[in-house]
Amino acid sequence: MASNIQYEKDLNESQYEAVTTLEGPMLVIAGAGSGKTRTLTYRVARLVDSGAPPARILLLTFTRKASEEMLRRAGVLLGMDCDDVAGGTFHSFSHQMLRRYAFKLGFDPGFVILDRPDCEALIDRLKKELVPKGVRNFPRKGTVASIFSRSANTGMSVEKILFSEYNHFIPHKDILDEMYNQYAMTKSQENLMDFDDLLLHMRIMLATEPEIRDVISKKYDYIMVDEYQDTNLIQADILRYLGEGHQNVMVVGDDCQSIYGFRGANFENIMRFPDVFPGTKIIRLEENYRSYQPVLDVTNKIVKQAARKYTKTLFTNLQGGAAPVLVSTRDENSQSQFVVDEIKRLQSQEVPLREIAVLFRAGYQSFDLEVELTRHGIKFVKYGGFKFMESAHIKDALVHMRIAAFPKDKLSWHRALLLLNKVGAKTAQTLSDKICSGPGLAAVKPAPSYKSGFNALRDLITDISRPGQKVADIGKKVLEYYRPYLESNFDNWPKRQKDLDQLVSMMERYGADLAKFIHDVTLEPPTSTVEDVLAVGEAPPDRMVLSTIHSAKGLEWEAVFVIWTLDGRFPSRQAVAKEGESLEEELRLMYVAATRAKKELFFVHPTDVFDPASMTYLYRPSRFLERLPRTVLRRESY
DNA sequence: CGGGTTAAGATTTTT
DNA sequence: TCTTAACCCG
Repeated sequence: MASNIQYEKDLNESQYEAVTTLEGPMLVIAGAGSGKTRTLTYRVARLVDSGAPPARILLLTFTRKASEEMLRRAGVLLGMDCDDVAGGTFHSFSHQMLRRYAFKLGFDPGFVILDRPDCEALIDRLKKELVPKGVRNFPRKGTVASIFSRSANTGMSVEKILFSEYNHFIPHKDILDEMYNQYAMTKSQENLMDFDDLLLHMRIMLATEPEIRDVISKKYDYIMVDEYQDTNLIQADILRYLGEGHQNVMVVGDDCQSIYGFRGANFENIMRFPDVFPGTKIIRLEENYRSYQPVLDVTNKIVKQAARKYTKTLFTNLQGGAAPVLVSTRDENSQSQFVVDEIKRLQSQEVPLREIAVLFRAGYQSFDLEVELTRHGIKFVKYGGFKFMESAHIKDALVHMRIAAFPKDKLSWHRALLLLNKVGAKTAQTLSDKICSGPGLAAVKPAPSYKSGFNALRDLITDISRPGQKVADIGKKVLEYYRPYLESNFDNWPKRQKDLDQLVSMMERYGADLAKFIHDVTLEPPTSTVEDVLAVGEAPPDRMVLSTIHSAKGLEWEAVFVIWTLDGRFPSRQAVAKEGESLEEELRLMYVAATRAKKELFFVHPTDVFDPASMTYLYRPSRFLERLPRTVLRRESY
């Protein structure tokens, strides 16, 4: 061993076994707070320590941030940097491989990636062509996109998806079927891939091109996958092909924490892993290092209510601490008041703000609280929900840059043209068709009504398309061009202008690599707004966290508030109606939320909430909490 | 055909 | 409450 890391001393017995088993397939079932990240980090270090070249290790995680963090820590352990370790998400990894090899499948290597709004724009276009006038209650574009994505990720036909989850849209089955075909066709004609295609085409490439499969799978000697319970069947297949030769595949996950079913994640993947990789060694991490016993008592009881039997029972050596509380408040605002009061109490007990978090089911559920926190001068950051990159002004600016990088990107042209005065959907369609096929931009003769606008756009594109320019300089030019539109179309344009300035500052580190900037920003978009991005790199500011439960995965805080634990909201009305697996997933979500807490845990819910959909008042606490004994979960009203 | 106005409708979660 | 679909006028 080159380093002097004390593996045996730093790790418990199971962790040590996982870290030191380097060859062969391995499944690590890691309970919440059981040192999963630590185990992965030490294993990377161990591999490097035992002579494996970092570049031959592949670490697949749920977000790029997660893999960077692990590699950073492994680097600290080893006293050398591990930047050469290949890492990222399944999507970004597939993307890289497709860029390099997809020409073998007949793709132009300059394919463009569609994010969600792009997909919806394309669907909107098809809708206009395919849905006859007078058809009523056709699903909106966002819903159509969800149906298509679900079909792609689960391998089920659109028809099947409709029958199982969208009964009310069955009358539109034929149109949707046709639309799905056209959607796929358009993507291949226009050289586009959506997020799902990155995985699907990667799988096809590995399945049908033995030479490429060979090249890719021989690049890596060791593969590690984090959050395996949240992978889908396509990702499982990809992994199978990658590990085919050496079988040195380690996956880590927790079946109790599978919360991405809506995205096609199949938590049975984790159970099936030993079948796919025969001879799998299974290791369980059950000692919790995060939470005090009273917190674990509640979380264990929550998960026990699942129809499915999970085998783990977490235990801890951290004794002391008080039982968690279920608090009912009068209405939403008094819920916020309660949280504010408690935060002030915690602050007076010297708990730093950064050790406090408020978690919720959906992004909008924190709006009222955000107002109250601001009023009381309590600083916070918010994760999840809002998507910086998908807001209109950011997309508007980006499409111009996309055109500079991919001159034949019809969808981007379409959007850029729509911004011009006197150009609507129809004109934009005709123009973008013309620009992206045959004769090209030079051949377009704009009509007098929009001539000046068109010429300005053309000049901008010509200017920013000249090679060798810095990405940030291109950004500045686009912003200058976009400014008049921004001011006349958005009341809150100064705020949006700040976002755009922020976007430009993100461009600084890309030099002249425009394509890289565009891919990064679509595949791994920054998750929040201005303040949060600014905070990166500075000394970590003392701020509390507001987060959706999904975005809180893997994190932990001293004190955690879970708000809106109101039956009908959490679990949501829709999940209650569907029952079965979707209700189970809600339960697991509650489990994930609760296991984020180290010491203090509050479940808060308003009462007297009118639900327009069911025309009833909601007042009962979440069914996942209501039946828990008062000895483990205290009750309070505020 | 573009663009503005009004009516209706819909509500998770994310790569 | 905010977004999207439908409608109508120039």
